[in-house]
Amino acid sequence: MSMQQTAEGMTRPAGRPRSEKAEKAIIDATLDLLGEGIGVSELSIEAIAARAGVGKTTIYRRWSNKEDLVVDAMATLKPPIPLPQGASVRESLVTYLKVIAEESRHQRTRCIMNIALSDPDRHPRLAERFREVALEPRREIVRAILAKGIETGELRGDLDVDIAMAIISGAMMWQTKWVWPGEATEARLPERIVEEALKGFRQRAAEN
Amino acid sequence: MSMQQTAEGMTRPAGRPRSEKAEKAIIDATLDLLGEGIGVSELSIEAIAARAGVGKTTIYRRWSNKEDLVVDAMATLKPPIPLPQGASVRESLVTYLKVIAEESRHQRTRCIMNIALSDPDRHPRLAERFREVALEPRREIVRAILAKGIETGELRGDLDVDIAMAIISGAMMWQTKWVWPGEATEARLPERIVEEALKGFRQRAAEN
DNA sequence: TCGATACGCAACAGACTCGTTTCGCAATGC
DNA sequence: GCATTGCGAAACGAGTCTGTTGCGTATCGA
Repeated sequence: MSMQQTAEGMTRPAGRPRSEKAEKAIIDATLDLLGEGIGVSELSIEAIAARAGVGKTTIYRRWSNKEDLVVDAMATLKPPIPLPQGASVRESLVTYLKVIAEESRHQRTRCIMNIALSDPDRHPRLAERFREVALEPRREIVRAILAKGIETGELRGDLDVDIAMAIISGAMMWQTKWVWPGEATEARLPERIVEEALKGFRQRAAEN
Repeated sequence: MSMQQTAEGMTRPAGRPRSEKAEKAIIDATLDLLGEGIGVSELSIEAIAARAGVGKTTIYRRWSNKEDLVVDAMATLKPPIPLPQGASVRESLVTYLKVIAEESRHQRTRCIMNIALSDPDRHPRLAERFREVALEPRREIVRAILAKGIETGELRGDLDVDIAMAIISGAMMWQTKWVWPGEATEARLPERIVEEALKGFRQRAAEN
């Protein structure tokens, strides 16, 4: 973070302290603009300042470049996805995918996508941040669901977990992003994906 | 296309004809720049003209706006994917995914991705063109492979084909785009994906 | 040869963005 | 009170991009 911490015992620097309100307004404006489909490259400091009702000076005083600002803005986005506690792998995965589907309808998530889709070669730090903040936490959830399923014997022991994760998340993303881009996501999509996927993941002996 | 056709019997307009060489250079420059990670919004006529060794006038004379140019440029990209004629569904799908993996390492394919990833809301015509030129042809190949598999009894008759397509293509894209963004795509990824997917698609009675 | 059109090149005005600086005012500690 | 720092606003020079125009040259049909 670029904010200067006034930790315990630190001598507060003289003069007027920086406005936390301005800080928040700047970050909110940044996320808003990204959420509206503005790419990182087209995102202008001027536009952020105008949207935040803030002077450009106030932004440059805190962040030396645009990327730093966006990195800090992303860090404020918390992934509030709890580990689904479904009774079965099927139930947990469906719950998870439904949360993802719900999320993708909200602005703040779209803005993460816009960041992620920006050329990783040109914004390597943003791409890395995207992995930390958005991608890996969600991957870990799927991994945990699958691991538990293997433990309980519900899933094959020789399951290729990485590929299984890619199938679950990839199928969801493919369908929502490419095949039905505009339309409201079909409600039963999560069930359909998990259904077809599990018929392969599930141990033969168990049932079906 | 914006080129004026000199069809049979059409009176060729007087004066010097437009240079096909310039036309090609412009489109090539456009695709090159897009392939280098330049987004559609940041793509400038100036840069295209400079790269193509052409005056801006020559571009403006043919296309009235940037989107028209990009649409025409995309139309020149042929998807040279033949229908894999593998002996089995597994073999055909693996072949298909290997072609996709190979393609994704080339510039011209990356540029299509960059167009596709540009905000569809802000470039609806480009998004639609992307579907026509790149997405749907590839989807049809997978659909054909799966349909044949169902016909021959290799796949379940009640297979949810749309979801199966999403699983195959989505898993591939997810893994290459998000999980291993920079690294050279793992060679056996297609086999691994098809392996896990088919264990669900394949009819129980058949074998395994 | 002549008119018409296209070519590459250069220049233009207008708009936008950048990152910096200056201004007058506000808030804090000493 | 006074120094120090932050604030919003405005302006700056430099740069880029746009879409248009003028120039001299090249290439076509008549």
